[in-house]
Amino acid sequence: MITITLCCRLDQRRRAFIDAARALFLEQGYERTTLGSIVERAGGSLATLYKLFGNKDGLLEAVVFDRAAESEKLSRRLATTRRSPSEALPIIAADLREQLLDPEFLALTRIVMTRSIEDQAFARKFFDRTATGTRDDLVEMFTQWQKDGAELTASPCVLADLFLDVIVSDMHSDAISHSTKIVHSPERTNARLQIFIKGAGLDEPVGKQAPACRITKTSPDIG
Amino acid sequence: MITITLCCRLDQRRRAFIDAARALFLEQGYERTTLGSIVERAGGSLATLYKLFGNKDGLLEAVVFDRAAESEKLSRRLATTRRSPSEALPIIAADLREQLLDPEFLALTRIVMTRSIEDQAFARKFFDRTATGTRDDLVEMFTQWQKDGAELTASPCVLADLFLDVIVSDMHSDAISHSTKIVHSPERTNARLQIFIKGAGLDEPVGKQAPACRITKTSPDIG
DNA sequence: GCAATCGTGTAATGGTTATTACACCTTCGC
DNA sequence: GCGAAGGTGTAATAACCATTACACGATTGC
Repeated sequence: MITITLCCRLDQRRRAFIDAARALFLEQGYERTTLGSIVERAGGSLATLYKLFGNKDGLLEAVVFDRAAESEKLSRRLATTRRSPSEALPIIAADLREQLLDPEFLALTRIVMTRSIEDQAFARKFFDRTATGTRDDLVEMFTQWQKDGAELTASPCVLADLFLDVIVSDMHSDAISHSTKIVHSPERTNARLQIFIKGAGLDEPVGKQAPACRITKTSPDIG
Repeated sequence: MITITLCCRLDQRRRAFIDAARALFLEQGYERTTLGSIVERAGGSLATLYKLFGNKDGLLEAVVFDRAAESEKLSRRLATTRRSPSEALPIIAADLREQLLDPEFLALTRIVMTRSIEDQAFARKFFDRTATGTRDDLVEMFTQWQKDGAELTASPCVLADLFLDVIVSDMHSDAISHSTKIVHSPERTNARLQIFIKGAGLDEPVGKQAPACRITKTSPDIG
């Protein structure tokens, strides 16, 4: 936790409201959560909540983009070190899965999805700040490999999308059904990934020069 | 449309309620749709609605499983003719996409997903009646190819899941964000599919005997 | 310590909506 | 045509909840 010296009580209240709201939205969904219950959990008062966020929608926006800010950082990790595709992809896959399969992130996704019926702009903003950035970075990465001589079986764009689907699309079955059936084991992910690597033409060093990519992994838990 | 001679007015009312409710749920979502607006569109009265469905949840269940019944049929199309994997898979893919990317089906999925927060059993029932059946059929199909001599790069189970993701996971970005950004062009799907086929080891006739599968396509629009 | 600012607790407001009650109309067997 | 069962339309009930209003207590600069 990063602790910033807060200028006044109001900022602490703000944090408490956002944390409580996130927890309750996660448990009950947006529409079912009452502002009363949020105040009850966070402390403070309804008047303060309205002063800070304007209304319930404003609070949701604050909650969502508070979390999205964290996800933004993730896309910046795809940089710097040079590794071969078959080395790099599993590391990136593990990193992305850790982020994207996070229960809190899933719950927020679900809420944004629901609200998108009424407010498409809101949903687009959310996905621009999370998924789209990551995707762009991946496209760039595949493009680089291509320049380095890899003979890709499809465009970097198609490959980036498919790669994302291969590593996270089973998250959607969870997001959708709250199912606990499908096991997200590392072995299963890896099997899917190997199929992708082979299918993409990235399974062996090819062409004039060994394809490589600039990758850095800052998290200590992998590799 | 199948027209069955209805025994009394009540059954016509039932149909009208379900159709109106489906349309409104699709437009506005479940929680935002009022029973009043459903009666307004369908005709009839609130009293009849309650007699038929008990309450609002009962109506939703009727709407969802009325539609799910159609999807059930789809899984039965994977049968009978023998084709090679690289011939069969594109046909199956097109068939499944047509079903799964249907806007109505997407909207229902979105609603079920939202309600799964409160009622997991409901969501599970929905997915059992739709996705799970299809998946089982696919597993069986890959298993058959394996018996026929195909050297699969992963288990039939892993392949079935991945195949489904390859052909429909981009539907989720739509389902989630109501986005119109991603184009579901046949070319794009095909590119993804080719990667899958190559990665799965299904791109050339291998082994003792040409792998084949029993496939029938009843829809006239493809192939 | 004091007063002005800031935050709190409580309670009213107003609107929405699921659900129920009830008195009227329609249909259909006879 | 008649009457009973089946539908219909309207309006009442009751609860819930976002939002606002207001008077009281806490904090902080001085």
